[in-house]
Amino acid sequence: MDHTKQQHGEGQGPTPDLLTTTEAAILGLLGLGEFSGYDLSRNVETGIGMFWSPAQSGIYAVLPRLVEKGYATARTVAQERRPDKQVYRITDPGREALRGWIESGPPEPDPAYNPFLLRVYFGAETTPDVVSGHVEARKREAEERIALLRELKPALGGSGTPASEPYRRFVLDWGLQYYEAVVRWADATLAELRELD
Amino acid sequence: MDHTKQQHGEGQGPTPDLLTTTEAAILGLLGLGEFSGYDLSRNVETGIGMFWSPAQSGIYAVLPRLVEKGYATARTVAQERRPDKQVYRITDPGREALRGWIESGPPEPDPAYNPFLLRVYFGAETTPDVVSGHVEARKREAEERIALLRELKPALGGSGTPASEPYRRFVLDWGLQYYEAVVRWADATLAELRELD
DNA sequence: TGAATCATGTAAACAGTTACATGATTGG
DNA sequence: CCAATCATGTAACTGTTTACATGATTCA
Repeated sequence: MDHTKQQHGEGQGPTPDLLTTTEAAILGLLGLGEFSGYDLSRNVETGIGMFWSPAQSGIYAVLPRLVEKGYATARTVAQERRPDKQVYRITDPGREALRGWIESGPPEPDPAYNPFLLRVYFGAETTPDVVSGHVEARKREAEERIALLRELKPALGGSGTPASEPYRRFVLDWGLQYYEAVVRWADATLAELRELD
Repeated sequence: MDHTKQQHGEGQGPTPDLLTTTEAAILGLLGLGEFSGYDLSRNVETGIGMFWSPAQSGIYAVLPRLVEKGYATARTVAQERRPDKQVYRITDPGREALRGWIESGPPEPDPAYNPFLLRVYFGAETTPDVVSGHVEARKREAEERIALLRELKPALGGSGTPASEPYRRFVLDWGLQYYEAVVRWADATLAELRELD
């Protein structure tokens, strides 16, 4: 399911030419401000990277396409101590397209792409300690993510707080719930794996 | 990241020519018995489909490739009331390749592909009720999955039970933990969305 | 009669990746 | 001096998908 036309599980929306996921992701970020390709590739790493991380070259490929479609405008910014850069801004039609993409709910359930679980599923082909190693690595990753998310959370403001950023906080909370579930599962699974000798 | 060369987050393993995820998935299933392409496409839907579901045409494309590599053998089975079929069986080199793939842990963290979360993240571009609709749909899906998984669980046997299938049960438990986390998150998020008017 | 199931494949498109190329500036 | 950062892109590849094609049999 490496997702190709795939859109990774994105079905045909009602609109004839819906955005690709990467286009939507970039447009969404441009909805928050004016960015260069380089800015975006930084932003992706620390922002939406948890659930969508296009390659740098993919970002640069998408930007002129958005301009061509009228969804964004480009502006050259001359810099003294740095190479000149192109900064992009979303247009009204772009906002409309983005809204259309958001509203077109994904018909498909969930990512349905998880090679890690595939490895566990076929774990009988190896020794329990190999599977344990994978599960432990997963647990460590989850714990790191949880620590990071807990750090970031205060910046998004609690519910009711003045400068509350609800939607981004929702996603952050999803991450917390998810990774906490991973840790619980990993602990239970590791215990059972130990019993398997 | 629609996964293309992508291998969706599968890095280069140590082995020069590692299996693709679909090859590994099919080989893994062949490790459990002898199947035709048609059998496999059924099996995928109900079995590993939760985390890997190649297109039917992809399955048929992979099978001869596995034979060519010496990882599987094909045998024609004549049928009276049904078209003849080719059934495939894993070979010893195939088992080795599969084990190699399982042991080559995925260097990348997690699926990092979730258009649903992307929609939530940019939810400020729409109205709260649109986002609520998406979240509710997600919650319903999760509840259906939970019900299904609970039905399937007894068949895999509890820990200690004689006919216990531990690895498949681990994956099933992962699903339960995951979807229960989704439900909790959805409830909390829906409550907050209602406060947003 | 016709829809569903069994059974297998081909052809074309595609979204996104990796690898590579280039070059100036900053900072240790 | 050299590594890292800023900054942008091209070329080639690829794993997988969608759409299509074919045909027999079962069952309502």
